[in-house]
Amino acid sequence: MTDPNESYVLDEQVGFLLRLAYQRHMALFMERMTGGLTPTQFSTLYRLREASEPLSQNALGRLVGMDAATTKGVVSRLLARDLIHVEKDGEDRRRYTLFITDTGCHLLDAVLPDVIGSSEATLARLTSTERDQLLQLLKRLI
Amino acid sequence: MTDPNESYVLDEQVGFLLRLAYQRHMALFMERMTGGLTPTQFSTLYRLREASEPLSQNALGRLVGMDAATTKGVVSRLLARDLIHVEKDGEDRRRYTLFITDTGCHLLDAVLPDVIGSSEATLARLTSTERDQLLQLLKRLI
DNA sequence: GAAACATCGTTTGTATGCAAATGAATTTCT
DNA sequence: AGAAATTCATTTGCATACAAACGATGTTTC
Repeated sequence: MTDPNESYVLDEQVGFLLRLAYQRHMALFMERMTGGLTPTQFSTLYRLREASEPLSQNALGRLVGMDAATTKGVVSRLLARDLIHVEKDGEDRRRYTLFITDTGCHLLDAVLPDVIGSSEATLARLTSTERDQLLQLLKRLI
Repeated sequence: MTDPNESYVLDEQVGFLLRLAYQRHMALFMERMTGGLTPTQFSTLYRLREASEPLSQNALGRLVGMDAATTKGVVSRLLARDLIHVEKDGEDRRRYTLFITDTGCHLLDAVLPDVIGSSEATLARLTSTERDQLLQLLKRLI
């Protein structure tokens, strides 16, 4: 018989561990980030640069896993820093098309070492094999 | 030579994957949760019940991985629903000691199946071995 | 062509989360 | 005992996040 008081152990729950792991990563990220970008802002800017086609605001948000309301705030902050700029779509008058600016491009290049360092720091306790394992397992959760 | 355009792949970064994985878990959690508790509120309440000794607000927060500011809000919401109650500490006049109420206890019991179901749903695509692997790897990150 | 539906961007409200500052109380150091 | 440091709870400001509603615009259907 298992002890009913121990049948549910919080420290063994995926959700609890995922929250703490992401929290720790964010701390390491912000520690190293010299360019004043949050993880979400960095991801958004990076996705915009690597996009092969012009992206609307919502489309970009979807590529980063943000809903429209969250995207709005992130894009506003990137706009305020001149890291991206906006053009009205001629075909669809609801749409804004987003572009990364030179400033944004240079910032991405400048902070990439910080970002890579934060991933490295997060995974520091794992071997190379374990890192691959973890990434593969996380991808299967999504 | 690796393509410099592919040397940093967003979809292979721990931080990005952790964020999406936790996001997905939260969605599955809230879908199943019948008691109106968020993952953080549930964890906080559960930790309070399982605690072997009386806990101050900050001490409880630390056990759940929240800072004092976040804890304040979570505790307020649990108080507002009568899931916990507070007593002034006689020895340390800065301190509030927190206790779970009967209502809180019953709610925990009632929603435990929801919570277990959400963990199960999050891990659904993994085998039993892979689940263990993932949990162990996540613990090493923290 | 008109109605029904979907999408775009926005706004409001709520809930984590962190940083930084505060005042009050306690502990530690000297 | 008194000064210094720490801890407790709180507050403010900022940045994700989601839900739900909104008006404006597009698309589909009939």
